[in-house]
Amino acid sequence: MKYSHKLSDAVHVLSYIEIFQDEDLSSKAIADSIESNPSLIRRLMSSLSKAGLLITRSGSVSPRLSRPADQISLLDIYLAIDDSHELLHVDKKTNMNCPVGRNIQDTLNVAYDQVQKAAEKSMQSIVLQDLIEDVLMREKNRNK
Amino acid sequence: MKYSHKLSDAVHVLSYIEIFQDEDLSSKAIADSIESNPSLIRRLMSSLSKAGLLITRSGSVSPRLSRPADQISLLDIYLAIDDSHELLHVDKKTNMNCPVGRNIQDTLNVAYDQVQKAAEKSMQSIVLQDLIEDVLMREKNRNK
DNA sequence: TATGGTGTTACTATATAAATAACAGTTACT
DNA sequence: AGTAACTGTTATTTATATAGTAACACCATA
Repeated sequence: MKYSHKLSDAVHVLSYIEIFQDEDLSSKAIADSIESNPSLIRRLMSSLSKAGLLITRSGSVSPRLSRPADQISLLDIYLAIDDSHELLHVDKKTNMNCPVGRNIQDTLNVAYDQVQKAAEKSMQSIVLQDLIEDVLMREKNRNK
Repeated sequence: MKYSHKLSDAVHVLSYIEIFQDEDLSSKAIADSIESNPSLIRRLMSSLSKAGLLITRSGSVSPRLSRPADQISLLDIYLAIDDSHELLHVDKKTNMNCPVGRNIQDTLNVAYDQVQKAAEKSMQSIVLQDLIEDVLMREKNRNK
């Protein structure tokens, strides 16, 4: 992926919504927690609801997860917010007059696919519920 | 921010050096194949030699792999050219006054580490020799 | 000792994402 | 119904990592 922390922010948003489901869930309140701005949060939430992970209602402060947190994987979130689905990137501009230049892209695409699959498999094994529990556990340990 | 194809270029450089070891291996010649410029290539090669993958001599056109291509993994190359060693990135700026904001970074670091390890394990299983053979095989198939 | 290459640093340009702004449309409340 | 608040979306600006370029001291070879 590019150097982006959208995935992190998306996990943050979903965790916040689940943890604080009975409190203020306006884009402003969530933005405060991320130290970002409401517009960005709304765009993130838009991606998440388009991907079927979040249920929102226009004009109404009522976001909620579309399914239990243990049925939402990190991979689901990653696929929802990352358009390219590529952690590694081939150089698109190589010399087609060179035997290496004209073949290296295909070669790397196959290799990178394998790495991507391994990463995605790992992401699939991590569910939002685990992340939320980890956050709450850390918070609990702070308070003693 | 731009996404990086340094890893791809590094694989390209090493493959080129191994394949064309008896021909012109000047940074200019390699840059032509990548459609980049000599200075960038020299910087890449500097990283690769610092990591012990490449042997070069200042002032002399004589780069060569420091060990057989089947003993250089994609992971070796990745570690040589990528400073941060992070495919995923946590948002460094979250609100420490919020229970989620002050814990999510640690939580995500653990999760991302797991994904990183999975990706790196996959990279370790791919060796430069495989990539070179794949390039040559593709070239051969073109010519029939 | 002249020519050409390397290794390195500094600087510029470019691309991508974050941040911000703006606003039509929706909801909720009185 | 009227109004205040919020969402969803698009457009614009800003920040910054990376590629690209330039420059040059040092080294190697003929």
